[in-house]
Amino acid sequence: MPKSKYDVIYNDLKMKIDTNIYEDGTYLPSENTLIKLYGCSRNTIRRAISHLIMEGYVQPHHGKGVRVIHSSSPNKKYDFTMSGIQGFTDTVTQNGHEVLTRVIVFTDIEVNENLERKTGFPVGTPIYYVQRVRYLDGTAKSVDTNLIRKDIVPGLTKADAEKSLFYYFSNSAGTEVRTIKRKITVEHTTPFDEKYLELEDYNCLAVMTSKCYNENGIQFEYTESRNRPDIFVFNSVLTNSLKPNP
Amino acid sequence: MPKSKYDVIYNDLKMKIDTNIYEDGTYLPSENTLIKLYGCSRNTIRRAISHLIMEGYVQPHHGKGVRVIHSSSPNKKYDFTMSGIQGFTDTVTQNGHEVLTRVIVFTDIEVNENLERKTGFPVGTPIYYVQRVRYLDGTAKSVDTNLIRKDIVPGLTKADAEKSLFYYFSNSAGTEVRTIKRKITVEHTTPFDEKYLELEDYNCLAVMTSKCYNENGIQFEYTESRNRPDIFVFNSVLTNSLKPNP
DNA sequence: TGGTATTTGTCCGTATGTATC
DNA sequence: GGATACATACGGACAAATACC
Repeated sequence: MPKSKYDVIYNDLKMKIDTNIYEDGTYLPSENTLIKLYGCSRNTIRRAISHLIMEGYVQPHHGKGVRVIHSSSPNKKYDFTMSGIQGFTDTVTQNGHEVLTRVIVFTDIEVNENLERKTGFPVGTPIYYVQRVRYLDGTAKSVDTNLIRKDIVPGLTKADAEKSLFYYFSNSAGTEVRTIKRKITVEHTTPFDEKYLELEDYNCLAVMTSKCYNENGIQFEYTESRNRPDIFVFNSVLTNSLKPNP
Repeated sequence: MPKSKYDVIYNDLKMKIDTNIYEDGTYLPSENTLIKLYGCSRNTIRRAISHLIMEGYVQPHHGKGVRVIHSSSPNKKYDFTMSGIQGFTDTVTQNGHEVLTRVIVFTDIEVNENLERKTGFPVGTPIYYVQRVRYLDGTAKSVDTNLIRKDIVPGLTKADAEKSLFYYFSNSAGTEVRTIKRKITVEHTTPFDEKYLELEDYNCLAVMTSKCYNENGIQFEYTESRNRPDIFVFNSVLTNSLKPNP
């Protein structure tokens, strides 16, 4: 039950995105247009929009507009969304843990139909195909498969992959990680997993898939991280205390 | 590297919370005090604070102040935090799925030392101890254990537990769910799990624990939800596009 | 019980900076 | 350079919840 003005506007914009009145990939009307449309101040508009930003519905582009990036593809059953803030890999080292990465595969290929379904990249897109084993404080924590759009993040080397890919994205390349969408599931182990991880008697593991979007709203990376169950932890804080501003 | 004024203030406040200069459970200095302290406008202060709100560091109380609720207890290794927005149980029905809940245990007990470690409730606190099997579209999805502080949410009945606990919290009782902290791990199955869930050949499952805080910053609920691996999905969106306000 | 001060919540207006076209 | 659009920051006004006398 929206009461406040910015909440009404927020819900209206959200509805219009969900119903494709504002289509995925297009820009919202400019703030000035929305001011006239809703008859309110600029602050109120920005507050409503910032709420959408936090939820990953839209993405602001300085000097251009606010782009809809809500790929409303509820193809999976039992699929519910939430929002978040912090990064991941960076956080690990920040918390005083040692990360070591071993690259086991580093090639470049083109996206086929199978990969298109998983990644969301169009067929034929040139990508780096990277597989890595990540050690946390000495023990193999996960086997990760990274698929990175070569046309957007060019010049990636095996040496870069041995460090942090995020570091490469933000420092070396011309891209910037703006939005990440993650999904966590539990899956059966495969012989591939067992080869690199000490899974003991676990017959399944935690799978976290990530999609990274850059400042242009373009998804340029897809990651599947298969984690040792006994090490894997994922935290999340939810709040309805306040909408954006306050 | 903080550039903008509100980001500097945000980082300073966060640091002071992390280093216990502003202690857990206390209130931050009022907005007017912070305005003088940082020499800026009220909007800028509020913007910095709203960022902390989103991350679950603090909680605003209309007419009172902004309370620190960041229980900085990094006792667990490999424990990294993120932030979020939407609820859970409500979302399921919103997405057109059928939820059925069967209560298998409904008693009230007092918190012992073992439960204190898990829940965070002090020893001796009277609680409802509820165990439920939750069916999603006909199949047993999870076995949940809910521990609810009786002194804060009194009058809970078995009939309420058969519906949504969230519904009861927000409608019947005098409490309101403001902040939820969730954690996702993967654990071995127990005979208890196998009794109620059709786990096929999975020997582990997805465990999601939740802690609910009310509008006073008091944690009044603890939940352990043990989920069928093949059904469980958890989504999260992260963004550094923008801090709170706009 | 009532009045007043304090504190947060909502909303508005304006100015300036910066990025894009 | 100029126009457009978002980003940051300031200021003021009033409402609502709370605390205290």
